[in-house]
This record gives sequence, structure tokens and C-alpha cells, in this order.
Amino acid sequence: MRLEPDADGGVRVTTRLSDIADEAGVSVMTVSNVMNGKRARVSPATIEKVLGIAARLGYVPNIPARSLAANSSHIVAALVPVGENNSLLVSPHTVAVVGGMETHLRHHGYHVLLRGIEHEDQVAQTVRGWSLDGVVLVEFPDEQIDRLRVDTVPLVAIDSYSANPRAIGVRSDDDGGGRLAGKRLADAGHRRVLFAGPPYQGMGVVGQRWAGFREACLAAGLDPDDVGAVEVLTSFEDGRRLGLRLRHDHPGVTAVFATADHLAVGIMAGIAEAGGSVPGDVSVIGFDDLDFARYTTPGLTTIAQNMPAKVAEASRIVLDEIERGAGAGDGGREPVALDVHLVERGSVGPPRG
Amino acid sequence: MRLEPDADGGVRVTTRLSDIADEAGVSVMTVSNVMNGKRARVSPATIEKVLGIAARLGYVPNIPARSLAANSSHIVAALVPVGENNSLLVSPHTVAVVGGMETHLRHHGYHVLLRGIEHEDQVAQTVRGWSLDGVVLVEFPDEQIDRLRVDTVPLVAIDSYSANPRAIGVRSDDDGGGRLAGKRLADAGHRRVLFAGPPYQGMGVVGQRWAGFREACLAAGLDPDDVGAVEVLTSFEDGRRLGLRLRHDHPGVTAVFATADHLAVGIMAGIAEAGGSVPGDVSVIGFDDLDFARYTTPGLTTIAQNMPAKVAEASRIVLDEIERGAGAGDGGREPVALDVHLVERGSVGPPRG
DNA sequence: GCGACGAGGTTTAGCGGTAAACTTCGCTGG
DNA sequence: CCAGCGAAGTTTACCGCTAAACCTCGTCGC
Repeated sequence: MRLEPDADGGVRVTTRLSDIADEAGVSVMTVSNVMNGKRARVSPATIEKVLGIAARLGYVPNIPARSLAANSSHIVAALVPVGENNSLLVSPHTVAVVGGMETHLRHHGYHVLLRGIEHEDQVAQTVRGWSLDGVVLVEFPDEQIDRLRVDTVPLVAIDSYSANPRAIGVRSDDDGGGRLAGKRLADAGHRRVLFAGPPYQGMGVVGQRWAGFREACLAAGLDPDDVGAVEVLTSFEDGRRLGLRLRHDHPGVTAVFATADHLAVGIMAGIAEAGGSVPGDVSVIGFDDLDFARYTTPGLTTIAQNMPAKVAEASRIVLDEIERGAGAGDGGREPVALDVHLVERGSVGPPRG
Repeated sequence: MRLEPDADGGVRVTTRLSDIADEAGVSVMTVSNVMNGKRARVSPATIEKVLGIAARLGYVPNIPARSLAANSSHIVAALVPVGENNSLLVSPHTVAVVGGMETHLRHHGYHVLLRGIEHEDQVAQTVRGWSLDGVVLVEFPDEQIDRLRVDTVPLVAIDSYSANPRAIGVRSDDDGGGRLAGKRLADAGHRRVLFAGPPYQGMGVVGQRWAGFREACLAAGLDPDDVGAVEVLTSFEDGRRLGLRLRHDHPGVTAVFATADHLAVGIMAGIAEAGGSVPGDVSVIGFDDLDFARYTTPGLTTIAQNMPAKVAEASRIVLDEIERGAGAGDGGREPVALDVHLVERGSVGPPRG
């Protein structure tokens, strides 16, 4: 037990393995083994005695010491890229992922470090500097994931379609979701539709949703020229601006598929503000099924992702790979794509006129 | 430089202080001093040489080793209580706080550990086990904060009104916000109003808002019997249920003040669903000014908190206290209350009839 | 009767850093 | 002319824990 002077002149108590060892009359290693569940080499009597003393003394393991000695920290980092203003991008999505990870990992004795990444090199640096056991990438652009060179720990990338074999992608069936949206609008009778999403490169999440959407529309007989796409960012406000200008900029369009519920809700607000009605004048369909989607008026029809499953899956995979003692992705694990489904509320109806 | 066999038979490189020291022909301590900016005792020439080698070798400090040796980790933990299901409570609020903290602290060389707390004893354990430098409590009930016994590191409690002198509270002017809401409704002519918020004990955030609201209503001449309160939780769905039953359960009420925008939006949705109109039949006013509040129809009139300021303030205080080398709150630092203001949108109007 | 073996430990040698005390040496002031 | 000092390092000791090798019995098979 180490007694240290306190700010108030009192003492602070820190129990170490050696304190327990002294009191139990055994070596430090024996105590260490008991504490870590490696009890094969310790007699039941000793185990009980050690555990009793540890409990009485309020032993709490020292994480840095353990990390240093074992070269493994029991930490999984949630890495999130930072924007221009150097602040973390915290969408509801990120939140759900990071919060869910913490819950899942805590139950398995792991911890979560939340870290913003300014430059991709920091990923490898963080892994080394912290002796991380695993990494989950949230909201990383695929091109950055492609370039990562981390091969000592498992790397799980949420919503990634990166070709990097070391990064295990966990995402929803974005292509299928796009198809569901396209089919829903076409089935309702819409002939001129618009896809609204952020600019994208390659076949990432947005590209997949667009591809699926377009495919379903064309399959339903829409004219390729009548299946448009418009680039907007993903905030409410971007959506609102699109909604305001919709009638003017896209006069013939009777339905919009937005790649995110934020965007969709913004679009609905913009349309209403401009004097239009949803779904009377324009139908709107979103993607995600965020909690507020059913509390708008009308409720937002949207493609629901199973976020809890996505997070659970990501957490499960990191842990799994850690236990396997795997370097990132060397087992060639397949990416995971989770099912999505259409949630019908009130924002899609027949085309006007 | 340590070369370690790799999964692929390659090698992995880890640069340590001693590698730099060897190459520069100086001692490890000199390198350590250079790296930590304690350069007073090192000649400019040596500093430059060491920095050059460090950069070339890609030196990354080992955090656990540093934490162990210095008994200080440069980690600030964001501690969040867990609910019954043992999962982290991640409200938009939590998110903003944790994300903002990360941004702020990263720029000062600190890191953020996100951890769910199942039992209050874990707070002190976490502080010791990780050699934490500081703690920020998010969404902790005041009674739990009252009972905390952590006196070695600064403790900042978001939205706390706890009497624990060691916990520095950072919150908005909840009482003032409540008054603003009450005055706004009374000024609009409402005579029977309702306060909707979660059950509360003592004078925490909810208690303050209620007190301020009630006070302003009474000051405006409303009958105390006509200033009601109803207990609901804070989700959209809780609000919706209240909105659905509002006309039936509270027939004379013409305006509702909800302690959270979630709740307020849910209430509006419920009222609309029951065939009522906002603000025609009932006025609704919220608290927070979350991003979606201006995209509902009508837009939500609400009391805006300055979240970025709250987070910045909390981060600033922890860092400040850490630099001061202070144990928690021993400087008797005053709690901080941030200004709020009324954001007028469309959900408040004159009473019906 | 003794070598092998397994149970139940102990010992040794770090992990990569840091704090604090100690050294060396050229200057400087009285 | 030398005690004293500051600049620029170096040395020593240790942070708390763990992996891996080593030790010491009692027992068991042949």
C-alpha cells in the first residue's frame, strides 16, 4: 500500500499487487495470475485468500502499467476524422456507434478511447503510442482507408467500401436500400425523381445508394433522363435550401430520395416553407430512420438501417479478431452488410396532378 | 529501434527514446527533456539534432510508459452513467459534450477516455487505475455527485447543481431560461399553462427550470392552480403520448413548456396526430434549441442553450485546474452558469378562443 | 529405485519513460 | 586565486505489472 501525502494533509491509498502479495505471503506473480484469471497454476486455497485480500484492500489494477508490460492495453480506439475547423464530426450516427461500442466493449473488459484524426498517419501512430488492441474507424472516407498501413491490430471500418483488405467493412445494404427507395417511388407512380446526397467519389455509401436507386427506377421503366441527382451536403439546412428551390430548379420532379433523414427533413421543411405540401406536391423518402423521423408532419417514410446491429457487429468483430490474436484482416474476413427495410409513414404519396 | 516479427514475416518498427539517444550520442534523459519541451537545460544544437533524428525515425511517445512513470496520463475521462440495460445514455447532449471535449483537449495534448459508469465507486477507481488527470461528468444525477469522493484530480460536472464542493458545475442559466419561457407564454396571453419534464429530486436542472417558469408565470398574474406540472420522460415518444392526451387530460391548458426539445417536438407531433394544431390550439415552447428544432412545422420556439460555450467552458476549466496542479475543487472555484435566450419560431401564439 | 511429470509456485528481466540527485566544466566576482 | 554558480548533461532508481524461465516437491509407472 502506498501512502501519499494528500492536498489536505491526509493520505491517499493505492493498493498494488505487491501489497496483496505481502499480506498473503505469496509472490507478486501469483497474485497477478489470480487477478488475470490464469488460475490453472494456483491452488484454490491461494486463489481465495488472494481474492479476499484484494477485495478488502480495494485493489484496482493500474492500466498503464499493465499496458506497458503486456504491450496490450485493452483499449479499442474509436477514430473519427476531424473537419476543417479541427473539430470532431459528431453526427447522430457517430454517436450511436461510439456509445454502442463503449457499452459492448465495457462488458468484455475493454475500454474506448475517442480520438479525432487530423491526418491519416495519426492512425498508425495512435496504434503504436497507445499499444491499442483494436481500432474502429467511424465516418472515414474510403480513400483514406485505402491508404492506411496498419497491420498489427484489427481494423474495423464502419460504412466503408474500401478495397483495403486489412479494413473489415461493416455497413448496411446500401445498394438494396437504394433499390427499395426507387421501387417505392416508381410503384407510387412517380416518373420524374431526384436523388439528393453529398458529392461522392467511387462506390462508397452514397454511390451504392445512388446505384441501387437508379437501377430500380430504370427497372420500373423510368426514362434515364428523368432520374436525376443533385449534390447537397447532409445537414438539415442543406436540405431546407434544396426544398425551397425545388419547384423552381426541378419543375417536373415529383419525388425526392435523400441519402439521409436530416436532409429529408430539411427538404420537407423547405418545401413547406415555400408553400408546397408533402406528399401532395412532392413525395420525400429518407434513409436511416433516425428517431425524429416519425415525429415530423407528415412522418418521414424512410429506409431504416439497423444501427444497433451495426454497432454490435462492429464491436463483436473487433473483439473476435483481438481474441484470435489477429493482425488486421489477415484472416481475410468478409465485410458485413446488414439488412435494411422500408418504413412507411406519410411522406410518400402519388404524384401530383 | 525495436524490430519485431510481423504476422507476414516482415518487421515492425518501434522507435524509443533510447534509439534516438543512441543515434544522437546523448543520454535518454536529454532526449526526454527535449521531447517534453523542458529545453531549458539543453543546448540549442542538441535540441535541433535530437528533433531531427526523432522526426526521421518517426518517434511516437509511448503513452502507457509515460503515464506509469509520471503518474499522470494526460487523459481526461468523460464519464457517463449507464442505464438499466447497462448501455450508455447517449443523448444529443452527451454527444455534443464529448465530441467538443475531444476537440478542445486534443489541441492541448490531452486525450479523452469515454467510459460508462455502472456504480459511483467506479469513478474513483477509474481515476486511480488510469492515473487520470481530470474528469468530466456528463448527465450524472446530483445525488451521485454529492456522494463522490475524488480528491486528487479536478472534477467538472456538466449540468450539475450538486453541493459537492469538489465538483465544479458548468451549466446554463436554467432558472433564467424557465423564466423566459414563462414570461413568453404569459405575455402571449396564456392563463393556463403546463410544465412537462422528467421527475426530479431537489433543485437540479429540471427543478431550476420549473422554479423559474413558475415564478415568471405567477409574477405575470397567473393563478397558481393554473400553472401545472406533469411528469414525463424526455424522449420524443413520451412527448407524443402527452400531446395525444393533452386535450383530454388537461382540457383548459393552452400552452406547454417542455424541458427538452425532444419532448416538445414529440408533443407537437402528438397534438397534430390528435387533430389539434400548434399554435392554433396549443402553444409549445421547448428548451435546448437542438438542430432539428427549426425544421419542424411550425418551427419550435425554444430556449436556446449555448452548447459550444458550455463544452468549451468545461474543457477550459479542467485543463486550467490540471495546470494549476489542483486536486478537485480545492480552489473553491465557482460554478459557471451560461446565458440562455429565447429563439422565436412559430410554435407559440395567442391562446385559442 | 528412479526418471519423468505435473501442480504450485518463485525468480529474473524487462516494458519505455520520468524525477531527482549528481557531475563536469567554463566563468565570474571579490 | 579560488569559491561559487549556472549551463548542459548524466546517473540512478523506480513507476506497477507481466512473460518466460526456473525451482521444488510429491507421485506414479515400470
